[in-house]
Amino acid sequence: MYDSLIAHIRKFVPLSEEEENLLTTSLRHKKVRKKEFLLKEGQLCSANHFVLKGCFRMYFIQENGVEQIIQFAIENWWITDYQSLDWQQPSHFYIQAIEPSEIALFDQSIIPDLCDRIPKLDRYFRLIVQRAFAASQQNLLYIYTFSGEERYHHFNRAFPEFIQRVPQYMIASYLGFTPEFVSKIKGRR
Amino acid sequence: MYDSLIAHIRKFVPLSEEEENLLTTSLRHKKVRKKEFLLKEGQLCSANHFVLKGCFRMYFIQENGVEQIIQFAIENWWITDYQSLDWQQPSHFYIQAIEPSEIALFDQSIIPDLCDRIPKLDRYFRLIVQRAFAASQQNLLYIYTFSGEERYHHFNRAFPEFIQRVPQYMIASYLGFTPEFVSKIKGRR
DNA sequence: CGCGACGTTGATTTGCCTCAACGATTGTGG
DNA sequence: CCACAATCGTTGAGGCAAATCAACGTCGCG
Repeated sequence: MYDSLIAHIRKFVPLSEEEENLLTTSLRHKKVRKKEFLLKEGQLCSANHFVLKGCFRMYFIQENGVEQIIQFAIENWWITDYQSLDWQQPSHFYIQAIEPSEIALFDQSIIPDLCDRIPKLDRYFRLIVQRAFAASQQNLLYIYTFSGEERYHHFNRAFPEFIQRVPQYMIASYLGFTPEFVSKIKGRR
Repeated sequence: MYDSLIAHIRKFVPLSEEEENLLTTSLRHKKVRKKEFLLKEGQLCSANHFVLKGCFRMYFIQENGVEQIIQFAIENWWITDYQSLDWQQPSHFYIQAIEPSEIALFDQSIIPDLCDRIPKLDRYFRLIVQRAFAASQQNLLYIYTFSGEERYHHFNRAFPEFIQRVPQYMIASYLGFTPEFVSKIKGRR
């Protein structure tokens, strides 16, 4: 059931049989319906989520009511609001399933204890978050360097599967512009 | 010499006397002159840097030649390019001292061994990077939600000391617009 | 079928950039 | 210590990328 997660962890750190067992018994498995939320604005985020199957988006709602997506997550990606998780603050974000999905759920309350018992887990999470942070820095580079049109083409080349799985207006939101503008880009040829 | 760093680590994880000693003997101390670089584009980033004293900026150079700052770091902040560090890729970024500064330097080559000997260090770095990532997500929220003018005023309120220490054109660069535009914002009243 | 969600297209507006010229301040060599 | 250059900030005119607003086409679904 958690094969893909175990395999993912083993790509970063070694894991004994006992550790694997301890891990899988500490996890929670969850089926998530399309449009169901893992987190809503104002709630405390209490878990780190690993996508076993399906697709999610993390977004917030701007003052003018427009949704702004800041992250997608598909199979083998982690998604959570670390700000809310670390500081126990109400979240600014929504995390919602775009497709029928399944996740493995690491409850925050068990993480310290679990990391004490499987010390390599701290390293695993450190490396995972470092990657996410590096990607975020790289993303900033794209935002500042390229025009909307260039960013759209780059996204298409880099993540062709998203174009298949995700409605166009969500791509627009993630890239920071309006659905109309995507239409116009596609119209130019 | 490393008091502020030790204190910073102890805010997140416990540290025994021996561990503290092992740590301080593994670190390197470095004075950095104003405008000196810790990292340049094309180089491999080989260390994680903790600011003991002074101020740094991390930036890249856009295709049109304009500098784009993506992070500042003052006392008690870590600064590095994790993308280059993790993947051993040439960096896209520059890290440069804005003031005469002093840093503690964690060489990447000793980090795995050091973390094996002081397991809590993995957790410390995990928490540090999580914070940085959360801040980066929050920053994205600001970029997408607010106009340049709003972002400038928010930055002023949130980080008044930077306005003192950092030239105005660097603030402009960090916020993603031109120095001229900052002038015009200040002119409106 | 008819309604709501999604995408397209065009006219108009706007936030910020570009370019250019000009003070003020800093720093540097003679 | 002054002269001069370089750096930094200000101001204005004009331009462009992308937003806004509005109308319409299309598809899937209760």
